Amino acid sequence: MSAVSTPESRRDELLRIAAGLFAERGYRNTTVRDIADAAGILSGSLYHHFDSKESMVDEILSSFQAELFAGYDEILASAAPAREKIEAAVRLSFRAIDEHHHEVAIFQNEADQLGRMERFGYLAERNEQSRQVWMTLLRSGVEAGALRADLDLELVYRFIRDTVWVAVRWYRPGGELSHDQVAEQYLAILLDGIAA
Amino acid sequence: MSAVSTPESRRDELLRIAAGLFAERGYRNTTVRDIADAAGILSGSLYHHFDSKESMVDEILSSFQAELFAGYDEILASAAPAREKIEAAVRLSFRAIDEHHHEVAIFQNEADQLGRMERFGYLAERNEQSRQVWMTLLRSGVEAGALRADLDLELVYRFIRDTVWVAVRWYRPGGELSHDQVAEQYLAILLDGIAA
DNA sequence: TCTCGGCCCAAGCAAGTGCTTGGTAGGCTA
DNA sequence: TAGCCTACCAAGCACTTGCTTGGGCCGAGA
Repeated sequence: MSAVSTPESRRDELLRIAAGLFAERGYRNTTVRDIADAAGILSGSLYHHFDSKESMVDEILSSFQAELFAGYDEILASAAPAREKIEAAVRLSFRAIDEHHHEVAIFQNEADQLGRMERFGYLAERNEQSRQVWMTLLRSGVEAGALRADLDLELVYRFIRDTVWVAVRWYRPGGELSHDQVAEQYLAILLDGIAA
Repeated sequence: MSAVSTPESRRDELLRIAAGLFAERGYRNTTVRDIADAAGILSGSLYHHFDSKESMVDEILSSFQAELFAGYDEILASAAPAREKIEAAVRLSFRAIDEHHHEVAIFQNEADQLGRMERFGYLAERNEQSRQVWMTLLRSGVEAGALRADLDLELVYRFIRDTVWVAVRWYRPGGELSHDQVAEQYLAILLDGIAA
């Protein structure tokens, strides 16, 4: 995402290290000393770069969300038929899991807790925004005759959202399956079911 | 589950209170003082009933798992056709989310962290056991011609597991939808897909 | 009436937590 | 070469955490 010409600043490097730890052992379960150790400095030195541990997650999550929703907006604005848009949205999510594994994991595991703080109110807003995006896609799918009309779309949305994002728990970038292969299999199940 | 005649002991009551807090705000994020406050006693008094905070979750999770897997065993042992067994397993899971909401939530949110401790090694074992159950069900489904043969069953298992259990995040016992209604909708999607 | 076990309180300890403070070393620039 | 900037260290503060210790109250059985 960052241009090739801009080298990673020390600050960015620390954020990346923090994101890895937050994703692996949880936000609250990661101490500022852990982060400093992993970076090879003392914990106090972190406060030269950041206000607080809280502002680290904040930066990690908010910048990721911004990029993700830019992707959704592109899909919504495209001229593709409803079914293709839904497929694109699913593929986008699995690609995000591949390219921003730490960020997705942190969001999945900590959004509920963090969301209760005023500072992280945007997490709930993004959540609602995602719901709007998907409900729009699903409704146009039904109207276009591409989707069954006998389902509770709210539940369909929840099932899609859950299955897609929770895959971050087992999907490993660089593993056997590419994110595109996973997306194809999931779309096969989601669209046509597993029954013969 | 407990017989009607046996009144809830103080110990059981404390476990129930602890489970509610663990489920709501997470195991590590719940202090022994929180639990004691909710029970109307002082934190030290908890140690009259339990060895440690750790042994509280242990008891909560292990007893729930025992009951759940007894349910799976019944399904496996039944004489029903493959497709009906799969449907029964899905329904069993949603019923567990309804009847043991706290326990399922704790397992979903903390299994990864807790599983790293030797004491909670059984969580990983139960996880593998669940995989065996489902893979058995899915394979007999394919053999019986009830399920499509062109899917990666390992992925199908993961998708089912994820979607079913993660529903604990939004499903609320006593809410608009019953666990059976949710199970029916999910089975409709899973088996026949959302495409028209 | 006495005692004894179930249940709880009052007080506190040791380890760990996020964060602050005053300071240093080295490089860049005017 | 003086002044400033980036990046860090060393030490520690105020608070929270799980858990311990020693004792007190009270109802049931002897």
